[in-house]
Amino acid sequence: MNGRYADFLYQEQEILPAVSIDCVIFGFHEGQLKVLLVNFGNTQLYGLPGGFIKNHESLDQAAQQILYRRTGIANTYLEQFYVFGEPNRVYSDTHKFIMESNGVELPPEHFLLRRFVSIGYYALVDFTKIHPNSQIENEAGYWCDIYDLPKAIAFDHERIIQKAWESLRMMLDHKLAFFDLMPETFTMNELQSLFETILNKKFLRANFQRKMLGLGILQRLDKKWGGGAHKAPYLYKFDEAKARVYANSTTWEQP
Amino acid sequence: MNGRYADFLYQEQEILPAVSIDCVIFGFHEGQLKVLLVNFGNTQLYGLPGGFIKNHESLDQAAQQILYRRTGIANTYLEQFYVFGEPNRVYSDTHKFIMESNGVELPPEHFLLRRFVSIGYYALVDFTKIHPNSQIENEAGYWCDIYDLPKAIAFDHERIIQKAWESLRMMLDHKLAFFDLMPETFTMNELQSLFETILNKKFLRANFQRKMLGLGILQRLDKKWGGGAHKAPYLYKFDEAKARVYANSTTWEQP
DNA sequence: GCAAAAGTGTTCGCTATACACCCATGA
DNA sequence: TCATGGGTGTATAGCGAACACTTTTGC
Repeated sequence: MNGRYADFLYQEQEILPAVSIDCVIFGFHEGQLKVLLVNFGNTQLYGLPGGFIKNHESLDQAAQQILYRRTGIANTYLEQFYVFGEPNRVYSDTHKFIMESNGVELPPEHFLLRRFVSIGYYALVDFTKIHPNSQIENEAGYWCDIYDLPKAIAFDHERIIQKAWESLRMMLDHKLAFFDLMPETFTMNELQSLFETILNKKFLRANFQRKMLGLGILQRLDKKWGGGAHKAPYLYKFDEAKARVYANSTTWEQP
Repeated sequence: MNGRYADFLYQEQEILPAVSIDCVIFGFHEGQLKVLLVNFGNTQLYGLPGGFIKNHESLDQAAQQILYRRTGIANTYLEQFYVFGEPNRVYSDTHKFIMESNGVELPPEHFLLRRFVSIGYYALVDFTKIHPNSQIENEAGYWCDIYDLPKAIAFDHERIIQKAWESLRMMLDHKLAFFDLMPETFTMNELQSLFETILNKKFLRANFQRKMLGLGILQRLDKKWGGGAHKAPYLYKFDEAKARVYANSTTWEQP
């Protein structure tokens, strides 16, 4: 019997009933926008990393906990974006199947078989800092290209992902929080690729560069990059202090 | 003993536990952005109209129900904007006080005294179609100027209102749903006043007019207005068919 | 006629867009 | 030396901000 799943049998008293949290964890790697999915142990089903709210936790704290247990990351961009509460959005049959696949027999009136409301959070993490293949809590995590998600996604998690992506696009238009998706240093081309992938839209190299540099939050590093048969690009990093001003206050336009 | 309040004693089985809905109902009248508050019976406390989610209802349906019972309006703009879930956001003392003021003694373990998560919805309604002073369900409703809210607002409802306003401002920037706040016909000046009040920002008359007419969703009516010592303004109405295109699809910029 | 408010026209400047040109590098 | 990709310069168009001018009405 699988430890993580067996825990569900006992924790009803410690958590807020009928409410769960699902996290859409975004990362960016090699020109792809990725979402961290988990494979529910011993099944072919994929879904979002989620969890419950402990009695003493705020919603944000609970989401941070889920993120931390899953990725080891503590302080990154995390934002609530929507609540999903259709009466039949969580099929008790699916829950039953997942639990039974892990040797856990749910009592008929168990809270996992009742109706749930799920609060959606999305997180922006630095792909290079995460090790998704470690078997965290007996559920393997996989980075999936958002343009090529697996077919077998449980419950309404596919819809949650789409809504999270939509919220991410909106956010990109008037908040400047994309730096949490990038590694420490990066080329202008990589940054442009991030925007193009999220917004599914092409930009002109020259104008993108001017716009980004015009924001005044990028530091150009002297270091260059020995790579291909062409001019070496500069590396850039974010000027945290200046960037946070944008992140908190100002509205801006997409490039 | 007050009927509405007494109902709370019995309805625990019919509703989703630990989750409530609070509605921020916006209206616009005489240059003021208004919020519909209720006075909790026999107290000096004000708060948002709220309610619970019946077992068979979706979240949106539950919110529509609250709106309908409170205003008699069935199909208007209604949108979820945030979830409030601090562990101590609902003070059980306050609930106890409100109930006792209405002659209802809550049992010690009653669900109203436990922790709640509240889903915030905001609605845009046509002020002229609502009769707020009717004593709906024994709680009087009052339209309050959002720039001059009463001091005694219960729980975290003040914060919910501010967050709803913030969401409304955001929405105004890239969705075109403000027509639900306006009466059938209106002058350009009134429309400008709506924008200025919501965004707390002045616009130039000439440019505002051009921008609005440029959207192509306003029909100018021949009727004019006998009022003051000045040129009579045109009346306008929304071209619903064209407007809905904007409301659903396109991003636009504020004027 | 004058004040007040509505409607329309015009200029100025910014910036998004598109494209052109030069630079650095490895095959 | 040529192909490839990076960096910078420049011309154009469109739109928003600002302001000026005209129109209508009651006093």
